Formats: sequence, structure tokens, C-alpha cells
Amino acid sequence: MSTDGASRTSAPELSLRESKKRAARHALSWAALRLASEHGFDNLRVEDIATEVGVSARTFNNYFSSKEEAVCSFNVERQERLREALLARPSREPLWTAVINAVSDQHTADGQAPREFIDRFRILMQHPALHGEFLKSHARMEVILADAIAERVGIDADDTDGRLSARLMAGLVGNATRVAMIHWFQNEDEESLLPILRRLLTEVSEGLPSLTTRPGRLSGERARVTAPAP
Amino acid sequence: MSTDGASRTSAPELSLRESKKRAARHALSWAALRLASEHGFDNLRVEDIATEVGVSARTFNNYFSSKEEAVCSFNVERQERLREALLARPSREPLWTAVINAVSDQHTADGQAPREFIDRFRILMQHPALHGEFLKSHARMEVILADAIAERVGIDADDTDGRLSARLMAGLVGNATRVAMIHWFQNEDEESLLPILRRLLTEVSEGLPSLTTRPGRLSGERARVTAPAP
DNA sequence: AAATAATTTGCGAGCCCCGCAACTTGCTGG
DNA sequence: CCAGCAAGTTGCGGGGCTCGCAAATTATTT
Repeated sequence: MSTDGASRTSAPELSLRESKKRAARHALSWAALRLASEHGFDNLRVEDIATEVGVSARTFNNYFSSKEEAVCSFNVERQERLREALLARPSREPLWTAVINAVSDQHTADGQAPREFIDRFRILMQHPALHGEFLKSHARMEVILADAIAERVGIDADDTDGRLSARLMAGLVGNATRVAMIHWFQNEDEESLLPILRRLLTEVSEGLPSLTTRPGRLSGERARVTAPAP
Repeated sequence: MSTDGASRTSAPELSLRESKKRAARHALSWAALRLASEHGFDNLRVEDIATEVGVSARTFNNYFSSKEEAVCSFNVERQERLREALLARPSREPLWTAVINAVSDQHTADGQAPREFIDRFRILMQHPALHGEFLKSHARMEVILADAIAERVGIDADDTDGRLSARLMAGLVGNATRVAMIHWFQNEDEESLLPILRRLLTEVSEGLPSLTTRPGRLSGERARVTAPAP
């Protein structure tokens, strides 16, 4: 029968080898995530992950160069989707709107996951050993997003300043995402992730008004910086 | 007599033990950085670092839980300085101006380092094994900066939204810093770090005008997002 | 179907990180 | 001043990780 979505989005006709490789990588990544969230990262052995999937431990290290990488690898899978999502937004949408909506879409599915799993996930991601890899996967995401932004806006490959700006904007998005997630990690019963994320992104897109135009003893002016340098 | 800078900034009168500990940590961190930049991270052994400083390898792991952490630890030392620098800016300065100047100050000294060292440093930081830890140290920096911002602006500890905004702003700064550094890593003979950094920070502080008001087929409007939530 | 290319696997080496228990060093109250 | 306590250091040993290598297995090509 095999009625999977091969034709859904321009399937690149992957060879048997390629599809096996992807499947293996995917399986290893999810096995790692599941086992880690169930037994805790400290009790995660490479051998267990490999056994779970039915390959040798040596093969695991052909796919991932560390346990941490495998556990956080699910983030990478999102990247590809985000890129497509942004480019699929109607081209009339203002840039920020398109970005915010595209990012939101990536996170709406998360609400569906079983509560129990989400809770364990939050605990898991607090582990120091995963923090670095988690950030690393976000950094990769930002690069992808920056390219997508540049593509959407029509920035040339050789427009250094333009690409830097795109990179910067992608960073802002990634940062808002990160802050939202961390806040969400730490405050269990508060708002769910998506509303926070949208709020932060909107705030960023508007130039952080709540801080710069604060009523108190603060100046509402934009920064006026002394001359950069000779 | 001991006429050192004890009174400069409210020295906490550290005990002999404490000062030894700090010295050891500092020495280990710098030994790690130096050896790594000279011989490459792949040829860095914990034992070498420890020997260089004159302690046992076991002691090294009492201070740092990984080589990566040690190599990137110099970033942490900046954090404390950044906090003080921001709070020391004249309180009349607009927030963004103060932040930009404080951040700039942390990086002006870098230009003085010997060229040779800087080059090796740039290569070193490209190593995948250090990338995660590098980002981690930046994340820590952002937390410190967020607190400093909140303190300067006068945000209460229980003002959740306010603190979130401060966190967000600190993230923007961290992000601009990161983008600037990465750009600087990859383009050897281009501008030096500081000018790029100041340019990016200014751009961020103004709400990314170069992208959102781009002449072409893009709308210059701010994002108008569908209602975030009830 | 043979030739070729890519993957998987077992083995072994070298290193890392940490718990533990002795040992050394700084600190504190009499 | 010094006895006794607290804190830091060290060697040892163990479990684990990551990788290079070469043989075996599995796809792909001709």
C-alpha cells in the first residue's frame, strides 16, 4: 500500500540507501530523545539507543558524534520546515508578519503532544549537558532562517550588509524563541509556549517599546551613539 | 602596605583560600586557551593544561567539567565587567546608548592583543566542539546583562513581563554580538570587530530599518499580527 | 552477475569525567 | 599558639565515549 506523502512536496526521489539513512538517523534521534526523557539524560547509554533501534553502538557514532547531538537533533528537522513555511507565506504579508506566522506554525503542533511527554521534555532540556547542544541547534536554525529571509526579501548573495541584516533579524527571532522556551521551561503552569512566543516576537518587531518608552526616569529616545570610531 | 586596588570597587576582602581558587581557575582557563590556540583543540589534553599550571589533572576537573568549558571560560570573566560597566554609565543616557557603550567598552581592549594570537583565536573558535560551549557562555552573559538592565531601569523582581523584556533586550545585544563575531571570524581581513558590532547594535536599537523599510517589493509597515490571544 | 561503491560492525586504543578515600592546607576559637 | 575543623588537592580506578581500521555486508552500476 505505502501511501505515504512521497508526492506531497516535490519528493526528490531518494534512493534506497538515502531513505534508509534518513530513517536510521531519525529513529536514532527519537530513540535518544525518548529514552533520555524517560530515564534521565544521566542514565542514557549509547548502547541502549543503538539497541533500541536495532543497530550497533558503532553505527550510532557514524550518525551522531555525541549523545547530546542525537537528543537535540529533532530541532534540526524543524529547520527545513521553517524555511518552507516562510517562503510559503503570501508575498504581500509584511516581513515581520510573515516571519511571526511561519514561526508560530512550527510550534502549534507541540501543544498536541501528550502532557506527560512535554513535562519530561522540559526537565530534560534543563540538563547542563544538553544546554550547549540545544543552543547549537538554534544557531543552525538561525542560519537557515536568515537565508530564507534573504531569499524572500530578495537580497543578493554578494550584498554583505544585506545578509548581515538578515542574519541579525533571524537572530532576533531565534532569541525570542529561546527566551520564550526558557521562560516556559521554568514556569510550569503558566501560559503555554505559543502565546508567549507571539507576544515576544511582536514586541521585538516593534522595537522593544515597553523598555525604551518606559514612563519612569528613563529616556524614551532612541539611542544616539557617539561616533563609532575613526 | 598592600596598595592594590582593594578600594577601587568595593573589594569583598577575599580570603586566602578564595583568592587561590580564583587564581587557579583563571590560570587553568588561560592555559587551556593558550594551548588550544597553539596546538589546536584536537591536540589539547587535560593533563597538559594541568601540568602547565602545576596542578593535577584531577584538580582540573574540580574546576571545569570539560575542556570546552575551560577554553571558553574567559567569556565568563567579561560578564562581571559588563554588568559594572552598564551600571556605571551616566543614568541620564538613554538605555540603548548606555548598553551600546558598555558593550563596546568590553571589546575595545581586544584590539590590543597581538595579531598572531587573535588569528589563532579565530580559528580555534570555529571548532565544532567549542561552538556549543561558546554559545553557552554567551547565554550566561545575557542573563547577567538582563539583570543589569532590569536594575538600571528599575524593574521589580516580581514584574514578570518587565523581566522578560529585559531578557529579550539582553538577547538582542547578545545576538548582535554573536553575529558580529561570526562575521569577524569568517572574514579575516575585513573590518575589525568593534565597528561591525556598533553598527549592528545601532541597527537593532532602531528596529532593523534596513530590512523593514526596504525600497523594493517589500512593505515597509510594521508587523500587524493576528490577535495574539484573548 | 560481476565489479564497484557505500554502510555496518567488531575490536581496540586513548582519553575523559567522576566517585572515593586519603592527604594537605587554610581557618577559627580557645 | 595550637588543636580541631573545614575546604581543597591528589592518586586510583572504573565506566563510558569517540574514533580509526579492516573485514563483512548491502546497494548500485554496468
